[in-house]
Amino acid sequence: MSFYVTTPIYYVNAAPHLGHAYSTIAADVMARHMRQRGEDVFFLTGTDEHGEPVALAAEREGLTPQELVDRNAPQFVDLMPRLNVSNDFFIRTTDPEHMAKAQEVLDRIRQNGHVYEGVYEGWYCPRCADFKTDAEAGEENLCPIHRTPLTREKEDNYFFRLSAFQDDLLELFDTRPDFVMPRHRYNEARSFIESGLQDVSLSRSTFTWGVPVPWDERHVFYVWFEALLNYYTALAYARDGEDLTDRFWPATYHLIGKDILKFHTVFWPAMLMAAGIALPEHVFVHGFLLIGKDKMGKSAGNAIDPFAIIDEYGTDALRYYLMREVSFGHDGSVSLEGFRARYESELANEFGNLASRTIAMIHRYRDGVVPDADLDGELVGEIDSVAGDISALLDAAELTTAGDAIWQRVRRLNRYVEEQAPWTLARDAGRAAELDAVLASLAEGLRVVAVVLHPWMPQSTGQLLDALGAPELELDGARMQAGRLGAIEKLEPLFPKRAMAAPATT
RNA sequence: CGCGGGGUGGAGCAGUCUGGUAGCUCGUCGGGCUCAUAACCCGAAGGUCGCGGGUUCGAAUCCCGCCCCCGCUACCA
Repeated sequence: MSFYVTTPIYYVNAAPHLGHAYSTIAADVMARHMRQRGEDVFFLTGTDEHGEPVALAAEREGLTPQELVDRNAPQFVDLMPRLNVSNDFFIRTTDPEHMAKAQEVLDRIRQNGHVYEGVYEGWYCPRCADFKTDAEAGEENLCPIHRTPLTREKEDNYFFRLSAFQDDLLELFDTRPDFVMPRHRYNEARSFIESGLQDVSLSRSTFTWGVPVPWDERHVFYVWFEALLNYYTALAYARDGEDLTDRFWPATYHLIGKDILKFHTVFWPAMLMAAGIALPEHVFVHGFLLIGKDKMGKSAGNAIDPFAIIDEYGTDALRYYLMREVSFGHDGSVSLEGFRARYESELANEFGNLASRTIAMIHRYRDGVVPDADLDGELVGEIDSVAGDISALLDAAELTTAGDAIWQRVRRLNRYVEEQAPWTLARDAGRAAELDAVLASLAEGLRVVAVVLHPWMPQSTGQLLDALGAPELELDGARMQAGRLGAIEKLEPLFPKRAMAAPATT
């Protein structure tokens, strides 16, 4: 089966921050997991580079828009290896292939009769660089934020006949209740559709930084419509000489943040319907990371610098923390204190130390060779179920619950050590067979946990599996097998404790 | 105004769709162990599940009303 997962494409105007890392890591966990299951996986991320904000920023800096995006996009390209993200392609919407393909699709929408010429008119606040609704403008036509007068702007536009798709969209939502996930986002999108859809601008004519409208050179496409198409156009040219569209389209999961819900759950399916292209299977909407109780913004955004955490604690620790701390699909708070707490207790004390104590005992009691002994039946049952459990959960993008399921097994293994007390068995030569069974069971349990945890923490689990002499990652192999392991290597602590620095204040 | 989400032991959360002894992590207190990164394990204290009413043998979970917090209500992305 093919599995195609996408992140939003990131707008190049701002530098990468924790929010970008979050979306991307989530997609990576899903992609890596599916590869472990032997699925045919394609994982796309990239940058959104057109639109007025880029044009204005370039002007301010005395650059051409192309120069600006060429300067900023590499920050996002470089983010991927730093996060140890396994994307199969990185699309930039300034790629000529994307632009050509987007033009083709949008022209098809026009040919299908869903585009017309009109005038967009609205109240505009120059300081917000944003249009305001009549309700926001009020009777005095003041900007609700700046309390300054709004100007009446008119612009010749091509319009997309979104209103014509209202019934089709409702039917989509009726027929496919898992089109938008989780459920509360489905409700939100649906109620927006039910409240009545207006036609939307498809093009802009007041600036030129965008994909030219092929049938009217005075216009460029409104950036959203062109940008959304990246999910589709990328497949056509991501591999030289090979069009992957038939192989991976429709996408299995679009992962997005709640801020762009409307575009992905209303505009995007309508566009695809208009173009006669199959619809993605799921749009999964995750929440926002909050810094303490505040929304992550320019000021708060610096409170947690993903790169500083990576430099001090490693990429895996950041990946693990973000996926574990915030219930996937909801908003959640993150903090440096919270990060350190989880790093210490879960990564160092529970998982890292489980690896240390297991490997140390095998060296101490059995010269570093895992005994070929029958495994503890009860433990086998509890550990072997993990692969099936997380498969089912990740099929539904339940990343947090899947992490919980794995961690239950980590804790189970630590409990198993206490229950069996290998150090006691080791003092009695007559109980050597029991000790063999315990050590073999522990080692296998550790291996299985490392395999299923690999999508979250590819680097450290890879290191652990190498030390165990069993680097294979297939999920089918994530069950306990007697005699699977032999001589194993010693291992430095996977998550060494750090001296507690004074909490960074903001 | 309308729509959506949230309000669960000291903190942070899960559970609510598919009613059935209220669960997890952290923190606190007490105990055990010594293989291990002074890590690990066990036990205890602690909750009228926002408020009021209803349905039911039984409600955190379903229905009605209300209070508080957050978001959305469309063309910056």
